[in-house]
Amino acid sequence: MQKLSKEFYARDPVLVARELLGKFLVRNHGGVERIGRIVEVEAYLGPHDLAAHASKGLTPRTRALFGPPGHAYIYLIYGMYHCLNAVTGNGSGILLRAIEPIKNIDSRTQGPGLLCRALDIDKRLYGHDLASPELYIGELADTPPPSIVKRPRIGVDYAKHWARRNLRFYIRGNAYISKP
DNA sequence: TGCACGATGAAC
DNA sequence: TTCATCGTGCAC
Repeated sequence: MQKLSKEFYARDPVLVARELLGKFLVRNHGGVERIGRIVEVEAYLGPHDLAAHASKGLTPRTRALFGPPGHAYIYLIYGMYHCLNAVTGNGSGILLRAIEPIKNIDSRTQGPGLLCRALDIDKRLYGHDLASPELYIGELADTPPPSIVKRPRIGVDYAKHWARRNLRFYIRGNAYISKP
């Protein structure tokens, strides 16, 4: 397993989002290594993207989002679920929405909240480097690119025309997509 | 200092 | 369609 480089993240968020599909999210916690294959993501383009948290500007909450690429932006939603993003620079980031269980995962992972619950991901990992032993994204050599479906993002109807853009990406036909 | 509301998930 | 549950951002 080769960890993704900082340069991988420091690119156009749409490109990074598409290329994160098929990569592996690895979580080491409590002496257990859990691995999931990323099958669904959403791109949030930065402060000008009305659906993005970055559109609120630099606040204590969004600090990591405006930090260096390749780190984790994690937030609590609806008072009960954590969501994990990979920062791609300048306030942009990729929301990881679903993973396919590969190793040591026995609970559901279809949706950003469930994904974080299954991997014990919470605010303790806020701003964490995504190339660290505790939490990282890696790839296997010679993996062919998956067939990708584009759809509008989920739960951002308030964001005017930004709600209609196809910034949600998932692996065609995968059984672990959160919503069709 | 208070308050409306989510980048959700589950039940009904 | 309704509800659980709380940090955040903004109004007052």
